[in-house]
Amino acid sequence: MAEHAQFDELARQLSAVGAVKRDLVRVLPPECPGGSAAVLTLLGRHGDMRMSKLAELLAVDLSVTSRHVAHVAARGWIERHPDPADKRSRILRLTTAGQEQLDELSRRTSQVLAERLGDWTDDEVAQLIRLMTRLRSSFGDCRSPSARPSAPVVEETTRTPAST
Amino acid sequence: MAEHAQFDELARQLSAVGAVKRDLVRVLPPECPGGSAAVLTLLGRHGDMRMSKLAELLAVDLSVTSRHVAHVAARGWIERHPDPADKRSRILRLTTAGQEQLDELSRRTSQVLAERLGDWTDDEVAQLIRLMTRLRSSFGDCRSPSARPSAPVVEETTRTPAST
DNA sequence: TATTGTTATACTCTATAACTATA
DNA sequence: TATAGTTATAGAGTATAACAATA
Repeated sequence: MAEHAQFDELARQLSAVGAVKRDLVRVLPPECPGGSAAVLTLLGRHGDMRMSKLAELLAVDLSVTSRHVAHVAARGWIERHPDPADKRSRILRLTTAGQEQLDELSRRTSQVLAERLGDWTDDEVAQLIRLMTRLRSSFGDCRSPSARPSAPVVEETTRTPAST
Repeated sequence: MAEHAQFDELARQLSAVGAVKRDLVRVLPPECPGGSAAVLTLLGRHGDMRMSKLAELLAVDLSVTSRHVAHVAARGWIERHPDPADKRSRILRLTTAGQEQLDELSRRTSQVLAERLGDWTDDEVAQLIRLMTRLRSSFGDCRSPSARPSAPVVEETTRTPAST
């Protein structure tokens, strides 16, 4: 049962890594909280996309995505164009100002990481990135619609809206 | 400048790993949100300790720690004993019920991780744990009181309380 | 009828500041 | 005066549910 202790430890690390993320978020420009930064980053990396696609990449609910997108759109960092193929959809596109904001984000977070990880080798950073990517993939795969078995493992739904 | 892209990617992974953490928190027992689970885990692992020590291990403010501790204490999972050496302090101790709750937490999170990480080797999990531990250490070291230089790197203090 | 997206509501986590009590 | 801890308040992130528009 050595694996059990390993999983306990991994759970602990996952719980604690939030502090690192907070340190990174703290250096973001004003008016640009973490949620906005994530939207800009993903749009810059993957190009124009619909809300639903962005929500999937963010791994949060569409309603959450909608709020983050409204925030960055209100500041002129992205534009929401109608989708000619589906009038319900909106195509998101980074503006020039958004690209500049994204560059600034990148500068700041990279600087912080460069300072903190000064004694890390390129290979170590690459390895951490690889393992975190795989971790997300191992979890994300279970969230696809096809991956829902007929009977859940535990039968508690926990969906009751706080019956206090 | 290959490192720059690497840091960008690491920042992205850090931002996105929250989804994994949320998946893990979702399976926790009722009445035991993530903050409570972290308190129980650290008390179980490191033994009795003071509030300030726990806050340091949690890497959150003492005020946040106080709230989490109040939550678990109200449910009988820990006890707060007066410190004979310093009447301002409180010594936290896991109760029997708290230990049982902790065992249940461990069971549930380990089960989820075992399912999701079924195709991971022990070595891969160990490596991820090692790198995450080092990441936290690389960031945490800068937070010690001695690590504050006379002049900060950038002169923006960002401490102004939102001058909107 | 199902899907895309928005909005209202509620909950968790966090930090800052003011406060009490000890040191 | 400084430190340990509590509480009040505010801000960010998220999920669920109800809704509008379109497929």
